Amino acid sequence: MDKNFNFKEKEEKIYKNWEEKGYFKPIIDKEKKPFVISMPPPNVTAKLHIGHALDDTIQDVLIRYHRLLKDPTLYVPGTDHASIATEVKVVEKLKKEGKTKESLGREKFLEEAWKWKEEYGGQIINQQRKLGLSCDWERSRFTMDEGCSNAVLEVFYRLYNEGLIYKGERLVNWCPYCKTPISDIEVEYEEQKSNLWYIRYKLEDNERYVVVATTRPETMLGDTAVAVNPNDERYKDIIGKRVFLPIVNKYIPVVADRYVDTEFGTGVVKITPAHDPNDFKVGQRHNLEVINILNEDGTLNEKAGKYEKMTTLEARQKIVEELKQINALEKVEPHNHNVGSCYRCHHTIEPYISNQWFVKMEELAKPAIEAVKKGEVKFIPKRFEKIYLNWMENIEDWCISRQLWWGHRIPAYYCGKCGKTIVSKEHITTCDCGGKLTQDEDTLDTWFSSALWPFSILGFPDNTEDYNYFYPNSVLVTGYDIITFWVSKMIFSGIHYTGKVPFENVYIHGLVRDSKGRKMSKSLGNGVDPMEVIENYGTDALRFSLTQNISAGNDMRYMQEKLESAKNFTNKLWNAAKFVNMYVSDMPQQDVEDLLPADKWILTKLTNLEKQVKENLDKFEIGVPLQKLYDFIWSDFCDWYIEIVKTRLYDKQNTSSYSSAIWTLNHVLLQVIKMLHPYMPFITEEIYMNLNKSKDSIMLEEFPSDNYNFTKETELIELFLNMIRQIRNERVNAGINNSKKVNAQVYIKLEDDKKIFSLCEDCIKRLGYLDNIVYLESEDDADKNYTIINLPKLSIYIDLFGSIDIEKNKLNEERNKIVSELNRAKSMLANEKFVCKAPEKLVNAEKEKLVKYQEMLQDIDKKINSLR
RNA sequence: GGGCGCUUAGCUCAGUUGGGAGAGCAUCUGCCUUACAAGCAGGGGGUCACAGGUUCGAGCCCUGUAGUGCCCACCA
Repeated sequence: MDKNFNFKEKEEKIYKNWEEKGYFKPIIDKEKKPFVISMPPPNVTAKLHIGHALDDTIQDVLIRYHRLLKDPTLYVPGTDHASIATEVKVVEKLKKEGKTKESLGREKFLEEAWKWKEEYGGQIINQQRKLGLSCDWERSRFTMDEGCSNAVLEVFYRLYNEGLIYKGERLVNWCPYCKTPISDIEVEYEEQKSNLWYIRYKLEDNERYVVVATTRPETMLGDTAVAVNPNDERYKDIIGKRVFLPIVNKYIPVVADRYVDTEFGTGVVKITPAHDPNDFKVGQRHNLEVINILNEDGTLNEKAGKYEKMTTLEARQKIVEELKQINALEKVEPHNHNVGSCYRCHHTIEPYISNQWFVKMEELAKPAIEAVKKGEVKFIPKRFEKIYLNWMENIEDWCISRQLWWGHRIPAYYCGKCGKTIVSKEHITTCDCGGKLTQDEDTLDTWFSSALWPFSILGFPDNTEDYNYFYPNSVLVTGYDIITFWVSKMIFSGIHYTGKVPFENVYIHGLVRDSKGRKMSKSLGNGVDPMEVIENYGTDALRFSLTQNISAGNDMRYMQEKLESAKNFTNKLWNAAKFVNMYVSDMPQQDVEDLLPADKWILTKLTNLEKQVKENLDKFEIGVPLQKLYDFIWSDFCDWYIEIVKTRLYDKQNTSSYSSAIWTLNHVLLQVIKMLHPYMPFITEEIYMNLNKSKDSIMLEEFPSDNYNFTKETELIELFLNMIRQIRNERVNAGINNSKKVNAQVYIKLEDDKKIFSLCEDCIKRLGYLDNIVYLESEDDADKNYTIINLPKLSIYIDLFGSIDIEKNKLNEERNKIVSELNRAKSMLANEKFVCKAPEKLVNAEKEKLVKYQEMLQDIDKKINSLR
């Protein structure tokens, strides 16, 4: 084997081999339940970031694990057309070339967008391969490919005929820059310093006036009422009367509505139905006129009279000035309020009245709520159910039309002659009445197609084999930031269109933050490119650092040190494999009964580990099993087992001891790399191939399920390890150089233990750096200058060359520890409640400790006395 | 305003049915011992945010407080 694992050279080769051999494709077995994950499709516009790497790695760990369990396993990759994000990018690109979207026209623009998609989509797929993802590339999908587009048409058609899609005038979040509405969740709020302007509105019938407070004086041009709370004593008498709207110079009614908060401002609110969501609702309740004063680009329109063509901010200044002049401005107070901006372009969002397509949500949401409450879809961790339910229970109709070109064009056609609206799955040009049809110019919200992802990629709406066999998915893996955007939409879509939940589990992971805990963002420039990491540390190290000790739902920090640690681990594993490989050429058959205690010990620990790792992974715990594997490999296997068996390996004459060591080394390593394979696919494959030159791939192996349970030997070896630790401890305490050997005398109480001790005498010598070992007949024969190490069954006296004197303080420290332990045991046993109520096992353990510590105290006293 | 997290060693974080506080990194000491110095052996370092409660027993369960972060709502 090579000196180090050359990941740069090997990873690509290994991946290519897997792909060529078709190992990523599912092995379909109709008798078995498949394990299926649909990869959340990344946007075609972007490069993969570290968050994708985390998301995908978790998925691949689960996929590879289930493949080892021999489940029919399918991992479907794909990309999302990301309508608004992509369109913005393409428009920017055109702008650089001095062109605009409009100058190109729809068709040419879409050609540009497809070119963009081909270029970036290809990049992403290569990056996913570098991550080692074991997806079935032949089933790879794109949200705008033919199949997914058919699914979109089908669903739109069905919903329309069910009366669940309608077109109507509604207030939407309008981005004046993108010139399209965006959904509520796509609006980002941030607090801005502003003012509260108090404006006087005169009552019609006398000289009294009411004062309204507003943060947006310019919207008064669209006011169609003022509102007060019906229970507000101050204003009861003016309800139903009219007030004079300054500047606009007209009368508007005073209405009573519970929405008005009597505590805030003056208790009187101006109502602008066209430019405020709450006002819109008030307007609907009171049948108020809706006056839109804005153009699509956010400037004021002709309804604003002399303020036409100004931006809202310019108009605001002018209007405030004018109000001052006509003495209608009572006062101005500083006031902070939240302003919404577009999540894409960060321009301020305007509530804007427009004619859009909507999905009626109430009926769709109900079963989606039920499914989660009944546990048909389980969130991991469970607390995210609340976020989902809260969102679903307060859901508003979903605006699905976007004034964009890149995306699924709405399949609605309008007849120029009879005015009919026809929704059709086929592209049609002529109406029944003979009139010419024109298709709706708008496209659908990106999420409309990604909501169908778990089944559209499997062939829905056609009754394909894939769809019948692989749907629903087993688990969806995604971040908590996307639950309301996407997860919720897939759940109600799946239930409504397929009659089944789209996936049984939703695994929610946290976000990857930078080393200071900040969110990664372009503006901060603190993003991490996973490809760069792979270049420097290798894919396995990246995957390891992303999954080690993570817990579901919690954020994690990206830190260089984690990668260093991961790299060290790969090196450790590689070297252990290299060591095993030196002896593996003559791999023997092995009778379990011939194994030595140390072999049985590590095999028992291995069995234990296998059970735990399986248990964890079955519960979708990703971080814990990796940590356990790390500990086992580094501490148990490398630090102890390999060290213990070295003496046996150097003594080839003793064939039984030699061959059982080799067999065990080989077996344990093999089982361990199988378990580690889902996390670190490349290095485990390379080790596997070195270990089994005749075999094909670790991917064809089965998840290990040993059943070794040698309790007695395990206890014995633990005892042995303790002894070595104590010997080492004594040496260090005495300040003895590690490589320097010292003499030892051993007294063993029990005959059986003598045999065992002599069996591993060489090993004890080697690990404890002991030279001569002299066996004593009686404890009293021990040389008084020797240090005593006490263990339950044997005492060891080590000659530390008179260093005992130096150790006087150390002994006293030790004595104190023993005394405190003794006291603790005593007080536990003196506690009646404990003795009566605690499990017998624990009480007995305390009793044993009491005896043990009493003995230890005597011994240490003896030792201390001998120093005097 | 409502909801949800987090607070454990100097730093980053585990701690899964309540049963003697853990890892990595950092630090200190001694070692280039024939798989590995990207390593080995050993050490120091913690009132598990605080205050109550339940329990024989609480980092873990309950109540409250403080700090901190996120999500939802948006009072004009």
